[in-house]
Amino acid sequence: MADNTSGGESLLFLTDENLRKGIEAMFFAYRGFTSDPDRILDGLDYGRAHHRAVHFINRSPGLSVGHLLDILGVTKQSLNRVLRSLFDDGLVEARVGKTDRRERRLYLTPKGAALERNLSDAQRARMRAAYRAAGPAAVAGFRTVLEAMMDPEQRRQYQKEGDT
Amino acid sequence: MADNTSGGESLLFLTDENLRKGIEAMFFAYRGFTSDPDRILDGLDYGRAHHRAVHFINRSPGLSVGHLLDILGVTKQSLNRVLRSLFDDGLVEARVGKTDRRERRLYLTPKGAALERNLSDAQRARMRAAYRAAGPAAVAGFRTVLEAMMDPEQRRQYQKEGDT
DNA sequence: TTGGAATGTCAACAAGGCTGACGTAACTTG
DNA sequence: CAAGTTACGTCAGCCTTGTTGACATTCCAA
Repeated sequence: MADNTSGGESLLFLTDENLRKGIEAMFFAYRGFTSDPDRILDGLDYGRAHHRAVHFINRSPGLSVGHLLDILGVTKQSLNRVLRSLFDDGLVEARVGKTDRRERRLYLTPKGAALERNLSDAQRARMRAAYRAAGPAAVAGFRTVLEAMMDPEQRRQYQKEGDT
Repeated sequence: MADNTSGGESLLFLTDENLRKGIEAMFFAYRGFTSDPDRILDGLDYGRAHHRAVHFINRSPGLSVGHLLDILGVTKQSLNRVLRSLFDDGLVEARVGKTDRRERRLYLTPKGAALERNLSDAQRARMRAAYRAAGPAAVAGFRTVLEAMMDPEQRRQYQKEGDT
């Protein structure tokens, strides 16, 4: 997008020291990013893995198990353990696919949607506070850098849903 | 820092939809962020926890175990398991503190420094590519938002070392 | 001299990754 | 229609990295 090499712009923002700061910023910020939902999950019998599953099922109701596997990048055995507990507790529901009856389409139940809202409210609150403090220009840069940091495959997953 | 509420600026960047995109961007980007070192570590007998320890020992040679515990936010038992293997393999060395002889000051050995460089080179390469693609303005925004996302305690740790 | 701080260590456990192997239903193709 | 492939589930076992609890040692400081 931005072409920093034009016009003799300084490349001082690419020093190793600056990159190290960026690396540590990712580390510390990610901790903050996950801490609020983690705290909520702690009380219940769920973990971060459940949060992720519920998040993406909420984002794309009716997505298949295979697609969710692609998004999460884990093995089916690992995901299955999580999904099973979500089924058992009535948070997620699987319906047989219409066109391909081998597929299980995943949906949140009202109870699952309530948990999802609970978790994402907490996470959004922190994100909103950070966005508000940083301002719209910083937020745009934030998104740009994060996108550039993704693997191409992950970026595709990310961009699949409507970009604002 | 930035005051987005002045001058009747639009708050459209604070919609739930935008916040959701930011949340997913963090998720996908963090995966990319850790993937290169993880691949290297995979061959060896170490994991991400070892990487973190080595990173912060390199950043602040001579830091104490207690301080490292604060930074990493894990239990001493968990850290100790990691440190022990690093000692055993001759990557990290502990010297008794000069003023307070209870403290163990941690240092990388040449071998440990070599691993650190190997890992951080990989991580920096990705970071550098992302920075370069995004440009300096985006990078500034990136850092601003991440900082605002940290817990105050984490932000203090982050800012302790010289900011560029 | 005594309490508390810094550290190490043993044991046990949990979450959430992984691999490998196997089974079944359903779609697809020759 | 038969054979192969795909989508999914499941059993078993392993690893890393986190947790708690308990206890020992060493040393600083009041």
